[in-house]
Amino acid sequence: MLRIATWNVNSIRVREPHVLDFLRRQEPDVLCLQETKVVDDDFPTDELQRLGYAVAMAGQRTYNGVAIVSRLPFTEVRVGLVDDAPDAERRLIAATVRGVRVYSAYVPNGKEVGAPSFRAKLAWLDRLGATLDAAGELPAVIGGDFNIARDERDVHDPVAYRGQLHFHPDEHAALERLLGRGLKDAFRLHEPAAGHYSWWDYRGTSLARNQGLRIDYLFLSAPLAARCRAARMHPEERRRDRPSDHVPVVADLD
DNA sequence: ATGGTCGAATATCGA
Repeated sequence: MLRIATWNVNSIRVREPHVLDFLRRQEPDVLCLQETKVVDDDFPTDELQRLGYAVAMAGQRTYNGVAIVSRLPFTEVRVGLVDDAPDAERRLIAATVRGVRVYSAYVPNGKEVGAPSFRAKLAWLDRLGATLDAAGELPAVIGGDFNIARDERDVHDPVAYRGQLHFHPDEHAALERLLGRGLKDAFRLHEPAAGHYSWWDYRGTSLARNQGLRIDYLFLSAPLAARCRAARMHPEERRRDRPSDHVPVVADLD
């Protein structure tokens, strides 16, 4: 059994107790984190280590920052996209765990449809694809905040959302280009129903009205998809004190 | 069309 999870924690310093509780309760072997928002020297590792987890991290001041937390040994840690500049935003880290290439990805938000950062978001997904291609044939898991809701089931109001940021045809095309490599959406292997979200805006009544988006995913390459026995999200995390605006996604592999 | 709330950093910006 390999239990893998992903979670955009929106500051690991604020969310450290939530992450520790989650690890104690769910005991994932591997947890991909996004938006850690700390430089590596400030990453709080002590309590994680006490629970038996080590951390591979690619931190950054104020924004971004990704990490892989693992209680299994890992090797070949690599930071960034294959063509990233040395000072690129810290949005991707990879490590090999038990023969599986694990990626923690924080896809750019895109800010506004048509803006330069929107085009950079689309390009980032294509560059992630090139990064996967360059890594070779290992079974792969890409966990992360993709900032895209895949289909009508993944937004509370698809008519209103169509063409908006997070639900735009160009974003859908870019995501499907990435997944065309045979990657499967772990959650959708087990749950076909609409209305399961991974993110709710902090503002207004979105949580109370369950007006969220499913934008966080675990994508599995074909050999791992065949081993996926369960997948779920943990919406209860969104109702805790001082929650992240995202909740964890978990998959169990044989 | 705007604002609503967080986090980092301490005025605003990003989400």
